[in-house]
Amino acid sequence: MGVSMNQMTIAEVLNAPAAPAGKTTVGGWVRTVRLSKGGFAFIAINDGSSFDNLQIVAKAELPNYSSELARLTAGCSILAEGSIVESPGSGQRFEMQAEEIRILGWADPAGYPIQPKHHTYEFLRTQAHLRARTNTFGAVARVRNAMSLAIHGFFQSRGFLYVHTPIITASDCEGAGQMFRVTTLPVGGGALPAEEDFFGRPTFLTVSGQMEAETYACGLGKVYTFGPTFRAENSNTARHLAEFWMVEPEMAFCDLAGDADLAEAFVKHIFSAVLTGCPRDMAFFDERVEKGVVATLEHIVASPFERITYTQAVEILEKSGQKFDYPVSWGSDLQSEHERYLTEKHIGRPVIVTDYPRQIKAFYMRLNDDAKTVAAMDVLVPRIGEIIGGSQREERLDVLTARMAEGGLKPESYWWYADLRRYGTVPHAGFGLGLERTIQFATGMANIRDVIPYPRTPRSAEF
RNA sequence: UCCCCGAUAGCUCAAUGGUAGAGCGGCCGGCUGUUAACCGGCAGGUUCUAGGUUCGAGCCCUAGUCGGGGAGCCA
Repeated sequence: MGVSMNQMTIAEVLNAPAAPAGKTTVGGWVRTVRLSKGGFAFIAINDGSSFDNLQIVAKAELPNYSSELARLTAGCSILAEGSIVESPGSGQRFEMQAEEIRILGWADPAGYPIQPKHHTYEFLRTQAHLRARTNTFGAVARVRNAMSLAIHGFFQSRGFLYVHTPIITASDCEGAGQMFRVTTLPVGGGALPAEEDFFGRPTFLTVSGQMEAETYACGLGKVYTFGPTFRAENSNTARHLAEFWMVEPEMAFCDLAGDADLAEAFVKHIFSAVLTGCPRDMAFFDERVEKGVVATLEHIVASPFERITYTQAVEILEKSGQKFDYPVSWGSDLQSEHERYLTEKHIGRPVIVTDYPRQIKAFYMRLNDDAKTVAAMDVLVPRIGEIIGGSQREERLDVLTARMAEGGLKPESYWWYADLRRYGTVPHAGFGLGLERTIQFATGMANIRDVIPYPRTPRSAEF
């Protein structure tokens, strides 16, 4: 017995139109074992290929029944060979009548932390190397995978080029946000000049691939990046990570309206793909994690996003009669409570807020004709808040230079960014979507640390 | 970083300042085409750390560590 022609995943077995003929081999980790003195054992195993387990029926006549099979516990790994038959019991369509079961690895029940019972997410975070073996984290991993595939599918089908922007960057202020320093200088070598460092200058982990993506968009048209991003902010919330994955499309010959159109189509596409690609996992999230997520996603896919300007948003908030902890006034940024009111109470679905005051947004966002606002947009969703932030980029060199000066930035640090405007400038636009926040929204998972395998947060990088 | 809350058995949680408890899991036994099975028994504790108050502290006080919720920064 071993890896044979007849080896199947549990997903393949359970989704088969009819019970596969002949002998089949399946490998997996034991979830539960129920012994029957009547002469058999029911061994439920999972191999990650599907949410559902495969029930293996082991008869007492098997040679290793009492010596091994009767001693199986949660977490043991086994390889089972037998015939797939329709199950006489309720709860599963097919089961395996085992003819041979080999134990590959024992899992001492005294020490194995994943018991067949409810565990808190907090506890499972301390066992992140084993939590993939639970229902919830298996489902999250499959949804994350389906979403990643859908992201590439969306852009590829629309002619976007996937570009790999650098992880290590020398721009010391690509935007807001503290950066992680990258150095080979000795620890405590702050006295050594940066000229002695590996790159001969200070370098950091990227906080965004946007500027590099812009350079490729201004030459290749439509591009996107999809990779890790790093923020050294001391953020301790359920929606911030120090290392997260971001998707950043960038389009030449595109304005803010086109950018918002793309964002809306994009969000709808990936939610739709998750619903059709992971129905069993989504049913689990709907039942056990966040009641109503499936209906929420279906509704989002089917209905247009609301679009309002920042100025309209402020008016809505002022007229709302709601009491906010922070006052609403034109010119100051929208607080979480404001965003939540807009998307959860006033509109009840995703909303795209555009045209923010220039003073609260980045220098590269295009100045509108009113000279008071910039062509920026945020996509806000209920419960999570901002999942997309984007803008039309300032393509006029003189305006860009003036905006840099306003922000106290040194134009010489951005010489290559300015060159895009100096030589053959074009209107262009793009946005950034936080992968983990989008997974959070799609699954209903409350904490961002539970939608990435190994979360990096302040004072936490165990695995 | 700020505000609030928490830390007790492997896990989830109880316990008026006065002998540390339950459920689940584990071990032993019973029963059963079972479905996080069920029934009986047993074992399992430096009550986060360091100080302090008190005749006596899991409980009160101080500091710290870690975790959670909210806020800010943002995706």
